[in-house]
Amino acid sequence: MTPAPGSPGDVLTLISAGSATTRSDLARLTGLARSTISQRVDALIERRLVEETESGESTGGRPPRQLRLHTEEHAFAGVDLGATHCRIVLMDMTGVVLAQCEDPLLIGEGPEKVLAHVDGRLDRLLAVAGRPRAALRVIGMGVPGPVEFATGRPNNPPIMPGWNDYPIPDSFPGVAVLVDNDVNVMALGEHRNAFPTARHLLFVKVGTGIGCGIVAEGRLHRGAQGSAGDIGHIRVNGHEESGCRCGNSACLEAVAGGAAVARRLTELGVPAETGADVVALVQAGDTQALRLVREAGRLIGEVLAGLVNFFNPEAIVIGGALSRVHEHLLAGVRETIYRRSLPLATHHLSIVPSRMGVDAAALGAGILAIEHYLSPDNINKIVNA
Amino acid sequence: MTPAPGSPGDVLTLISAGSATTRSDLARLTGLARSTISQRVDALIERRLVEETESGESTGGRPPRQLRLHTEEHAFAGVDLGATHCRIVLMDMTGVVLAQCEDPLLIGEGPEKVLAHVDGRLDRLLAVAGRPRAALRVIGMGVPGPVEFATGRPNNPPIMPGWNDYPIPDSFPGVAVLVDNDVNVMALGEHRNAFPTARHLLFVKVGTGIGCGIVAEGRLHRGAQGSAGDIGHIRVNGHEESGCRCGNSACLEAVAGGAAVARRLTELGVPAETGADVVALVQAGDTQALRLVREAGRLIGEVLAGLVNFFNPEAIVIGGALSRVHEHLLAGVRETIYRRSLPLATHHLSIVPSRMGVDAAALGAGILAIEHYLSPDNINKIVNA
DNA sequence: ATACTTACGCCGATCAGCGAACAAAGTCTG
DNA sequence: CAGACTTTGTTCGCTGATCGGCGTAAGTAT
Repeated sequence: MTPAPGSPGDVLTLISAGSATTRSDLARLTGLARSTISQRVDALIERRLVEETESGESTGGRPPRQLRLHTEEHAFAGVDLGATHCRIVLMDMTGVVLAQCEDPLLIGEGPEKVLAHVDGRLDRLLAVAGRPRAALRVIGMGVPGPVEFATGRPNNPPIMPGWNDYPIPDSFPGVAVLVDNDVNVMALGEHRNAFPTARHLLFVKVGTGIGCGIVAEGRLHRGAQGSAGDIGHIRVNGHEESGCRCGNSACLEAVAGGAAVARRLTELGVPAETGADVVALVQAGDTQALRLVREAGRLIGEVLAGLVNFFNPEAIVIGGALSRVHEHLLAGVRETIYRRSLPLATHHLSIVPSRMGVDAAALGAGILAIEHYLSPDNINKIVNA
Repeated sequence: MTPAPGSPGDVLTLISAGSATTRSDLARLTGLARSTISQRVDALIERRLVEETESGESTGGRPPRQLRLHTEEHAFAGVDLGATHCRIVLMDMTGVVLAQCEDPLLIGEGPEKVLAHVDGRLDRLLAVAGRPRAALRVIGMGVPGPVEFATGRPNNPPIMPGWNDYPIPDSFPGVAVLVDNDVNVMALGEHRNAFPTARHLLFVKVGTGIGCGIVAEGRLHRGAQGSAGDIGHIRVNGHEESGCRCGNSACLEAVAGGAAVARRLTELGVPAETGADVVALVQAGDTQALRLVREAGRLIGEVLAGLVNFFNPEAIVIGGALSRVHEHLLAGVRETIYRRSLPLATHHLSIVPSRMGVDAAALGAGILAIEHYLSPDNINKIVNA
């Protein structure tokens, strides 16, 4: 059932969102009596979820005691597992990064090895941050493939051999583990950081492949099988000659993904293998690379133009490796979207590069973890326990 | 704020959904004490929202008194305004149709005339159903264009001259009026009738134009500007020669809409003007028409294949005028979707024709009205008043 | 008939939340 | 600088909603 309004969870939500910093604020916002609020806040303080800081500015009367999240005794991890890397951030309850790390790590080594590595790194990060292992409340994890979110099991992931149906949360006993597609957590992070008030947002990751995270009504849309946002295999005009690893041809990913752009560059006599190579060439001023990136942007924009008509988002954020040369990519994207989408849908549409850089997925995964822990339902459970 | 669990509104929701038919059921489902449930039910009965019927079957003890919605004193209207017609259904609180009507009506006559017509028809339908005007609680209305749902004002509708920004609800003082795009209300109706348990559903209307209603998490997704679902102007492969009224070319609507198919038939020497003509030709066994409808299905399927990857729905329902020959249309749609979408997304996907026929929009609009009235928030307001 | 089961109303006990009164801690003013 | 004023926060008795036990109603099984 939905939590009652004014429950401890609601009160904490207001504090964590920054909507209220004092008991008086809370009383005003919730409509509850000041005495009731005091009770609620006391309970939250007793559970070490909230703390009082030195008094704030007086507005003519007694200065209010400021409230804020009690960050010391809680920690949250955001884990970004890529095909060849592992990034982890350790956060406090407010989303501040306490420690982070990054290693090369082949996801193809299989879940046992990879998750053991993660577990070791978590211990190290906790030590660096000076928190006991017990302080780690929730782990959020982004993986490069579809996941059944409710159970944390990868669902026939194409580039994660050995991971199919593997129950990832079981490898971290005693901690809640939320596993999601990497693009989804990036979308979440970008929404919370850059467009917290937008109701509907798309995050497009342009790396080796192309994927999309969907935020609808402020929450992640994962679809019926958790495969929503898989736009890399949408067909684009022309390009029937480009075969895709999925078996079809003319897939967006096969013509505009980092690997595809690299291959085309190679064909033109400019050797490149990966999206990173392409980025390097563009940054070095290679005009062929620049042209192809912009052309990739146009192709991506063509697909996005359709999705803008369909989904009518407020913002589109472009991230991923290729977005490091986002000026050129975005130019192509914008050009096509504004040409092919309906004016009503594009009028108030922001199309912007990602703000979060390479740590986007890890940060988003951490936010996923924190939001789970601070959700009113969970807080009420903790307080009533 | 969210209503408290076990509130009168929650109780009524359980009764109206058929989850509970007795006080004992309610106590079990809500977890509230039997005495509390009795109070709640009494309040609902007093407000004429619920009634008791003759006792039900005993299961070994005293037979429970059955509860059901008190239908006599409430009525709801679903209005379907099309380009050239007006259909209205009058419903009771459970969605049973009490009376209905259908007239030719040109929406281009402007809001005053059209809405006055609707108002007159409502009086007549209420008379037929033997209910006073005061029994009419909410009017749901579907119109052929984008609407700002919160205010009930059409938003630059292309085929509703004179309606832009017109405050439709003001024309029905004393009654709540909910105005939405016609495709949205059709999607809602189809979801509630045919796929009530599906979380995500797409409804595609193939008429003169092509539009799509989106149900996400069981609720309508309207997008940031209320223009979500406008898939008629998504680009399809080839067909650059087909200009569209929107100014672009190769729009789905311009190659696979009813008007487009009719035009192509005419070019082939088979005279046809509208989608209805096309339907008649197919039903008469014209092979050219049949081929073109199937081809239109393939083109629509191509766009839907991309949307299936993106949105990952559980069901796609095809409706609209052309769906009267749905065998042929659906064949083309299915063919393309299964070829171009990802297996994970299509594995549990149902692609089916609309069940609701020509009254789909009116019925959906009525359901929109009823659900608004029976929403926990609204019921709590009524009971506490 | 009698025991048993289930349904439901009544009523005292309980508890969450309210608001008035009070205490605390500052600013403003003569 | 003292006292009035303002705002914050706590204490505590009050109220009203909810609970759960008991009695009664209304059936079935033996």
